[in-house]
Order: sequence, then C-alpha cells, then structure tokens
Amino acid sequence: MNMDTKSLLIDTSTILFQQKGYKSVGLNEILKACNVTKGALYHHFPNGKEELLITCLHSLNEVIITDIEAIFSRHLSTKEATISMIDTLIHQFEKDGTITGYTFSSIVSEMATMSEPVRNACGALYENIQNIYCKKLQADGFSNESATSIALFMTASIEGAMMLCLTQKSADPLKTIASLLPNLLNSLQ
Amino acid sequence: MNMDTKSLLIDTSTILFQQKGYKSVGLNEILKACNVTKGALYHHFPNGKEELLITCLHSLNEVIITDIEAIFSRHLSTKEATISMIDTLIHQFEKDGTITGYTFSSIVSEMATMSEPVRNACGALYENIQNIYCKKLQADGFSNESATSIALFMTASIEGAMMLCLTQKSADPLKTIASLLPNLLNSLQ
DNA sequence: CCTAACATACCAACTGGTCTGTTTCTATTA
DNA sequence: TAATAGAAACAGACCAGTTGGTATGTTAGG
Repeated sequence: MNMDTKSLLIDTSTILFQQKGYKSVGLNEILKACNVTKGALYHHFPNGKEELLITCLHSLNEVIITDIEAIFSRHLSTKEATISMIDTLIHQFEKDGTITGYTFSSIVSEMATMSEPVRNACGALYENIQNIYCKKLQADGFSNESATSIALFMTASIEGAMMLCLTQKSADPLKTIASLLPNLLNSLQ
Repeated sequence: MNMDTKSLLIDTSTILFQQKGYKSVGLNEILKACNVTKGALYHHFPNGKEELLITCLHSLNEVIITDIEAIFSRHLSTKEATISMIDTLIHQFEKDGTITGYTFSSIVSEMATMSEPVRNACGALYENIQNIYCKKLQADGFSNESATSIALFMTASIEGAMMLCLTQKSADPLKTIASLLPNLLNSLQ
C-alpha cells in the first residue's frame, strides 16, 4: 500500500483547511497543490471532501498532542511549559503570519453546527489538549477539580488569543496571555 | 428611501454569517431567507457579497457595543458586569444552541487572511469590546497598563470559551470561565 | 492475472454576478 | 391638482465559472 499520495493529500489539505476553513478550500485547489488527480483523491477518500477533512483532523490530533506533550514533559511546572508552548506559537506566527498545526478554529466555527462527525473530531482534539494541561496541573499540586477548570481556561484563552492575533496581524495578544497566565496560576494555587 | 429591505438583508445575513461563516452562506440562501430577489440585493449592495458582509460587521459592531455597554453601565464593578454578560451568553446558547450577536469567530478565522477590509472590520469590533472592559477596569482602580492586558485576556478567554461550547454542545465552558474570571481579577488588583 | 493506484472525461448543481426590464415613489411644473 | 419626468426600488432571466462527485478508463506492482 503506497501511503505517499494519501499522506501528501492529508498534510497539504490540513494546512489549507486550517488557513482558510472548509468551504473556502476547493478540491481542485487541493489537487493542484498536491499535483494529484481527482481519481487518486477519491481512491483514498471514497466519501469525498468531508472524509478528507475528518482524516485531517485526526492527523492533526496526533501532531498537536505529540508536540504539546513533548513541550510539557520538557518542563517542570505548568507555568514554564505553557510559556514555552506559547513562545512556539508566537514564533510561528511571526514567521508565517498563520498558526498551522496548533489551531483549527476556522473549522470549528464553520462546521460545528453543520456536521456532527466534524464536531466530534474537533471536540476530541480540544479534550486531548486540555487533558495534557490538566495532568500537569495536578502534578503541580492542584486539586482534580481546579485543574480541570484551569485547563479549560488555558485552552480557551490561548485559542481566543490566536483569533485576536489574526485580526491584529500581530502576536501581541499571545504575548499578553503568556505574561498573565502565570499570575492566574499563582492566584489559584 | 426605503430601508426595510436593506435592513432585512443585513439582519438576516448577519445571523447566517455568524452561524455558518462567509463562504458557507450562498446568496441564494440569503435571498430565500429574506424573500428578496437578486435585483434588490445588488441594488443595495452594488459590490456584492463582501460588501454585504462588511455592512453586517458594522451593524454587528453597533449592536454588540450597545448591548455590552448597557450591561457594563448597569453594574458597579467589572466583576459583576462580566458575570452578568456571560450569563446572557449562556442563556442564549442554552436556548438557541448558537450565540448570535456576540461572536463572529467564524468570519475572523475564515476571512482574516483573505480580505483586508473584513479583517479590519473584525479588528475594530474586538477593539471596541476590549475598550469597554478596559475603561471599567480602570474605574475599578486598575492601572492603565494592566487594565489593557486584562481586557484582552477577558476578550480572548470568552471568545475561546464560545468555541469550546460549540464543539461540546454545552454551555459549561462559559460557566467555568465565569467562575474563574473573578479570581483572576482579585489576584491582579 | 488481479488488484491497488491512479488518470481523465464528464456531469448536474450551484456560485456570485450582470443585464434588461418593470414598478413605485417623489419632486416639479403647467 | 393633475400630469409628468426621473430616479429609486425592485424583479427575473441569464451567464460563465466552479463546485463536489462519478464513471470509465489505464497503468503498474505483487
């Protein structure tokens, strides 16, 4: 089984979907970007575009979890790990103008109310991210309950900050979040 | 000058754009929802769909600012006002399953990198929201600088929480944010 | 030789947008 | 006040381009 074409399709369209959303990206655009024909696409994804998107979300899930987990195991406290993670986001944003590989807000807001499978895939992704935060917070000494709350708070504020970065064409919102989050962690410990 | 048709178009498509994003909403869908013809639409919006969207964003701006300002003038402290505001969002979400009139994340994430005019309109909207928070925080005694930071933090976490609500089909994320924000405000005062 | 992995022509449905009417309102003038 | 001119407010047919998807091929590898 030759996975190269399939992987190429997934990797390319993951980026495109993240940058532009679902409807904005046409099959022809994906095909051209991959230099692949429609026959090949429908061979690997018989159910078409939405199946491709969901596969992309699963793939993205693995990438994000791996990356964040690596950062979080590299640092002692949640505080340090979070700052390091946001730093990574900031650098990518300042380099590329977008954040691929960490966010999928375009897909959430566009598809959550339209397709249950897509909504579930997105939900699982957020859940996994929150779980990493949550475990580290518990290791920091937080109670089960407050760790869950804070993890959600972190996920939300980082996701929201990325939206603000997009509209402002500046990484400042993420920087502000990074500087405030430690205070929040201290105040609740 | 008869504004009824134009207003109807703006109000209807504002909701549709908020719920589904920009590309997902077709002109025909808007036209059918309004019971208006293409001729009428292009009479009021000669530059077509994008002009309609930007007009919707401006209209949304006024609505949001008016609503939030009303809530914030009704309460003494930022803490109380914020909780009251989030309560409004929670109630709407639990009633309708969506939050129209307060968020436009679908448009931001989809269009911010595609159209400068749209990005600017979205940026202005976030800026206005933050300004309301900021002023109230200053009235609470926060310094200019920290008021700005906290206002951004509030905007981001609320916006992010709404995304989480969408994926979870539950208002819990917003509730969590509402219960944590007061702690943050206390810890920084 | 059979199946996986393509390639390509084709399709109906729909997209945003234009063009040419027609109606309705309104201001002006005889 | 009635007639009329002109503009605003539509209505609806039409269009080229694109959409996601299919059907029927061909090619290459085990």
